[in-house]
Amino acid sequence: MDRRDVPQAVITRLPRYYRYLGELLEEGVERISSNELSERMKVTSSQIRQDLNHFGGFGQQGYGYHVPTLYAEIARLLGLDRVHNMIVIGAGNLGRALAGYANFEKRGFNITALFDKNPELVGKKNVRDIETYAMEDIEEYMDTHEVEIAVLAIPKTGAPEVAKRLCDKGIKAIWNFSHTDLDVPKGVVVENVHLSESLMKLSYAMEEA
Amino acid sequence: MDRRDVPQAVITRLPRYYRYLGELLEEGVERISSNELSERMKVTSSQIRQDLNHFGGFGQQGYGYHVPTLYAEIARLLGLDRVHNMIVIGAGNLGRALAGYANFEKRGFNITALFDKNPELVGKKNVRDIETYAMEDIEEYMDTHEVEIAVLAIPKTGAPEVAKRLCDKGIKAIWNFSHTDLDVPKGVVVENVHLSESLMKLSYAMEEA
DNA sequence: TAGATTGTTAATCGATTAACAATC
DNA sequence: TAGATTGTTAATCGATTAACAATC
Repeated sequence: MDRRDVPQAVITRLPRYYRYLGELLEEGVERISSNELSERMKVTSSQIRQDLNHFGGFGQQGYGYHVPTLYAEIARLLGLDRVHNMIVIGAGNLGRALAGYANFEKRGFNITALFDKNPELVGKKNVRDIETYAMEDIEEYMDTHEVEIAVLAIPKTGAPEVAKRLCDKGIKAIWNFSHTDLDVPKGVVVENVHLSESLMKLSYAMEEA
Repeated sequence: MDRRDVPQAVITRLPRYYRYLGELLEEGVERISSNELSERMKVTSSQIRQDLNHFGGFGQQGYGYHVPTLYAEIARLLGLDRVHNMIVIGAGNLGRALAGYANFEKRGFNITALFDKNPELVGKKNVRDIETYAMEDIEEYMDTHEVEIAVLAIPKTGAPEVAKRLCDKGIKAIWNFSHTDLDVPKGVVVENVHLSESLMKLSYAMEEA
């Protein structure tokens, strides 16, 4: 099955499978059936088998799934078996929080630089040992370093312009925390995290309850 | 139509409609047809009409939708016409970033307190004029203040216990940034923001491109 | 009134669940 | 081998798109 044919809904669930399998691994569980896993994750066992079979048969009839193998296979699907260099645009509260989050590093997401327009932050190491550069230096930095992912943690006003500059320099993916939708060339991946929209969804659900 | 019958997919799109209508409002646009809006938002006009009709007829045949009215109606649906008091559990980088985000306040999400287990932070105003309390003081604070929403910005190890304490004290909703799924009593709303899962989704899409 | 555009029904498409034959 | 459990096909359910009558 071509990866391109895998439904978006399945892909969205993949990291959650990965998380649960990681927990099982920590507990020392060797094998698990789709039925046992479905009880833990509160989904149907049918869905688990369907989902995993989009990527090939990871299980074995009469036995179930071998946890370490499945964990590794999903890691590979998610690209966690290699290192991704990542820069963070915007060294405000959110940018620093994301840059400081050590767990990303553990999964191979390597944060190499921060960028900010505030001259007071530039030249300093504001988070761990990560240096902060001026916004103007994005192009030079990308010429001299390998960067795959940019985290966009700036207000929406500046976001489209910076996104364009990143795309012009060949960024592969943008993790977009700015409150706007970005228009990028084909081939550039955008993953939006619209926090205020998430909060509004919560607010809607409260009204309902 | 009962709100309970509105599909989750529609609710998820509601804040995005709200955002685009806000932009139209800023541009001074008075009326818009589902077709014009569909071009801006890159969705079908059918979907817009279907979605909005889950909540009643906001439009007018031959005219389209009156932007200020529709904007206000969606705000009301999302509960943005009233104030929600919110506390932030965990005054680490992420907790401070969320507490410091002034835009939430603009939408009526009022952050009244931070809580942290680090004694060095307790008693200080670490973000704007918001005081940080000790973790032990959650119960007392909730007894003496009206709190509807708790933002959970602590590591997953502590999350289930704190979530239980919040629920016991009658919290209405938890905005969960801890990397775990919470088990809460019926009636308590949970909205998850699993950042590392979002990053993995991005990573998957990169592999594919 | 005529034209435009909604609200709504019907048709299509896709995703989830159920069922069971294949097989370890 | 018998039992268990997957992989996969078929049935169901739900969401999206298309079409058009209602109506402003």
